[in-house]
Amino acid sequence: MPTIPTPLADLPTQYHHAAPQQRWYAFWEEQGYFHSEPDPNRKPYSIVIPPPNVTGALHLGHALNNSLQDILIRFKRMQGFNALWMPGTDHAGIATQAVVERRLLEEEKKSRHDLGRQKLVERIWDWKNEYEQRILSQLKRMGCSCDWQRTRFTLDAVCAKAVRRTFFGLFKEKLIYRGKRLVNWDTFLQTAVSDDEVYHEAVAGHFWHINYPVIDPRPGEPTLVTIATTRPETMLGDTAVAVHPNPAAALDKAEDELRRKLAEAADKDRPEIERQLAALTDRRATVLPTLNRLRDMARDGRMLRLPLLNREIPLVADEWAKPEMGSGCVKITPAHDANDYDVGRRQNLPAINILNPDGTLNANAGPYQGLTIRKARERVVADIESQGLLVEVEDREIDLAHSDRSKTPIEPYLADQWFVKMDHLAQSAMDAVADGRVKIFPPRYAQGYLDWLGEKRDWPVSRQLWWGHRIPVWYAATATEADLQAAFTGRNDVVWQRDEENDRWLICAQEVDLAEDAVPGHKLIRDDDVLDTWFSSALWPHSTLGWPEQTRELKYYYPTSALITSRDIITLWVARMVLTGLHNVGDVPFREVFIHPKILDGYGETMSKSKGNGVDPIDVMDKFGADAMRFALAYLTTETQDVRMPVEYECPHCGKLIEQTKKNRVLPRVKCTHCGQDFSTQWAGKPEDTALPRGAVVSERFELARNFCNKLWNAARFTLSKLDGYSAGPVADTALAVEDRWVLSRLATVTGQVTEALEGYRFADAMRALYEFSWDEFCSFYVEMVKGRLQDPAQRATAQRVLAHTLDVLVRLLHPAMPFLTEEIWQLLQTVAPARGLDSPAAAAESVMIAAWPPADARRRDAEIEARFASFQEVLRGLREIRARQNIAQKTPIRFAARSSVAAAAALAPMSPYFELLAGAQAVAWGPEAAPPETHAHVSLKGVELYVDLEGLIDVKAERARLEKERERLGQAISAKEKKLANASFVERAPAEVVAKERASLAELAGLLTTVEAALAKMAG
RNA sequence: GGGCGAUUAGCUCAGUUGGUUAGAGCGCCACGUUUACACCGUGGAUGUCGGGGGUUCGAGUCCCUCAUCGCCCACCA
Repeated sequence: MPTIPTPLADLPTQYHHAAPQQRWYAFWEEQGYFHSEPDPNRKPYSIVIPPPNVTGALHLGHALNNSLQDILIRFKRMQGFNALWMPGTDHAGIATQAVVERRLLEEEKKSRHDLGRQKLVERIWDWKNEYEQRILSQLKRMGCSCDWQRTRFTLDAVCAKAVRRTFFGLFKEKLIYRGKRLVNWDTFLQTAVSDDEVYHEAVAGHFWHINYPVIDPRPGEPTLVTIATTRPETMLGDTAVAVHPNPAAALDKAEDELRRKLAEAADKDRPEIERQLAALTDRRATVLPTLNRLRDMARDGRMLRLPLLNREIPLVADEWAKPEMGSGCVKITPAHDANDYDVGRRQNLPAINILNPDGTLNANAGPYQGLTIRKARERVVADIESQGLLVEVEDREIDLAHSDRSKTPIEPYLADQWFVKMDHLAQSAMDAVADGRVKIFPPRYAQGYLDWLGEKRDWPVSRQLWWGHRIPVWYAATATEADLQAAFTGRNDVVWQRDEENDRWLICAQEVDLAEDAVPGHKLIRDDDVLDTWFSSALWPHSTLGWPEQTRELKYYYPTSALITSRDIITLWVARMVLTGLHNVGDVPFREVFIHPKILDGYGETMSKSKGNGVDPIDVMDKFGADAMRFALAYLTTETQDVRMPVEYECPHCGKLIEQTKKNRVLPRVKCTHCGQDFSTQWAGKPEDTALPRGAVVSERFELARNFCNKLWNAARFTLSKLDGYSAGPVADTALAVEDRWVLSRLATVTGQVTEALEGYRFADAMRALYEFSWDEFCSFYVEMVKGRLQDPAQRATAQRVLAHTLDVLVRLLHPAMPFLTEEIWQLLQTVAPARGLDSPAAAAESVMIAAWPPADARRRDAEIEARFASFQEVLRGLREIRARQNIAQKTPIRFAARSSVAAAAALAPMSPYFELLAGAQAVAWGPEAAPPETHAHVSLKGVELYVDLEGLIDVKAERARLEKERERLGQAISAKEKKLANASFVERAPAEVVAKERASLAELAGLLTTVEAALAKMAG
């Protein structure tokens, strides 16, 4: 047990977060509180962490994600569940390799090929070790109660076994296959990337119109066919030119579409549409006859001569050619364009690949072989022009696909890839959400999940990378099936399939790698590729629990209870976990999915490394503390709003804040606008920059939570200081003072609210309830009111017990969100009040982390006392308001009369001592007969007319100003209500009680106006 | 092009099933060191609830529409 500061009297007036954070995290770990073992006698609650990528350190988005998970885990643990939070990291294949390769290039001017596969992978492991360490320590700093003994990595032996088993199973069932597909090729990283790793960016480009000659044109036929392209170099791979099979009909259709748009269009859009319509009409005269001729020629099987390479290519009729676009004819390059690829399949055209993996042109490009795409484009255009075949060049903005990882343009590229057949797998995952076995919160996110899976597009899983799970397939080019049968006889861990296209066998091994000579007399060659990173992530919920072994963990914790993640990976990750879970384990991976908001910067943009607007949670925790960060993030987690977080640099020299702008957020060093000195940022890389002191990135949005921590700290400090001579003992209901009954009632209500909110993933609601109760009720009222009784020997013991108990419960409610502060308070409380409770006090748990979650004690709920307090608080506010507007000093006692119903007076009169305690105000009269003092200030409250005696105190001017304002306000309210009540339809149609309420309200307002006017008249007189 | 979400005080955001005079924190103004807390206390000012239309006795809340912003999906020779 760590030592805590003594004596209590020396506790600082401000909460210092650093020491408790260190002290208690170590304590929890030593006590083994984070560790969970299967226990059939207890109910499990489990969460697997979305494994952070080892590409870099965590940012605020991760902090949010993990804060929420820790809140749930701690909450459930306190509720008595056997809670497991499974931690780990993701190898993040392409992302990590790209980072390491980029650094290699920058620092050593080497490519991965200079290093070789093994060396590069070693480098990446080094990187991984460094960043995994950093990530895990960030999580620990945050207070995450992960079961570190179970930490996994998607590339470790346990996960690898699951990957191999899954691949083997899918291969055996023929759900995984090898095929030629047009993929998004990253020529820089030399790998295929998935659609999800591609982004589009508009770049300036051109639209070239080029003539292809017709071979042996007949009289009257066009001798040239014009095509238009944004990528002239790809003509080297053309295998046809297409024209629409029915150009006239296609034009009609296009025109109908335009007219429909015109009818719906806003005025400002009309001219453009009308212009397009005119152009279309024009086309019927100019282009249509030609297109019709070309269509006929296509049907005749006529050929064109592909310029530059002089290859004969057919003219084909295909609907892909849009008569309303370009020249109406389109070149077809099946190997380098997704649409052309489809046309090629429909028209039985060959696909000619003209690219090498590195983006240079290959032998199929003839004289252009060896050129880069860019160079080839220039040469092709120049050559076309010199042959007189270039018709026109237009400037055009092109939406070009880029690789997310290398930021270089993507080339559509025909390559052999491995695919997972999604048909049944996708359907099973759709069913699981549709029938509620997996519930998604908020529910609207289910739609995107279902839509995406509904397309059932096969999943390309191979990546031409070195960092990842290598595909467990060996090629046998020379062996016969008989050879394989002979070699693998009696083994059920090896299966094979025929690859007809390449004339070889594909051999998949379940667990053990195959040796080169595993088939005697033949050489086996292993597939070079690795699997898509999401392949291993998809197995995460069951692979981390030991699948394929039927471990105790798998049986006990699976399906896990909840998955907490952000919306951008619902399809990439969540959907795939569901389908692999169902396929491998036979059950869903988790019962509930909570999708949390995204953290945006001050410009409303998502935080990302590439934009430079990421915030390191360590900066935030250094400045505000882990508890404040966690509480703030949870407080901001509402159901629909993303979290907008304007950030500032904190100058390490002068401590002032400098707004982070789009400009300065990517700089390695920034000059302070206040003191003029430079400081470094997260982008600092060069020695001269890193030598500078670092400017932390912070946001004032954490101040609310930091202040809240401090408020709680001081409430605890106060409580501790008043617990001298505390003794535990049962407190009878009859011994409770009004404020005790009130605070216990409120506490019970809030406990219920917080519990319900957390169960429903309504984090912001839970945090708000706690914030408001702690600050506005516990601190502002209960603590203030109990002060008197703590001085009174007769009442002190009870007051202490209730106070200690209330703090105890509050601290437990706050613990999931603020683990460190609550533990610090808990342990301090242990030193003076080790046994707590009202009905049957008992020794408190040795740590708040393992204390029981408080029950929402219905017996303590007391509507009468809560109503009385509401009224009391209102009168108090009235008294303070009069004090403020009359400029009466705090220490000057005042006297007041309160005119109200007998019932209201009966409720309020017993509160008299508290008016003296909290407002320095003495009540002189209560009830219907209470008379206003001769000179007074007045305020009207709900059901109470409050008169403060101003004998010798009055500030006439202030009072008159205030009364005049009040008169105006009342006048407006009254006339609005009179109008409403004069409205016959309101009186007839609205429910009688609503009308009655309005009438009563009007009467009351009229009464108030009379009083105000009387007071004014008196003053005038 | 299809879908989802947002638009409420200077800023960042709450606002239950439609029902008196729309809230919080920060910031702002005034007062205050009242014995836990100035990271505090007390009081105050600040709103065409994005625009327009509709349903309703009654709309921040429901419907339609427009605008702006963000995100997802598809497509762009």
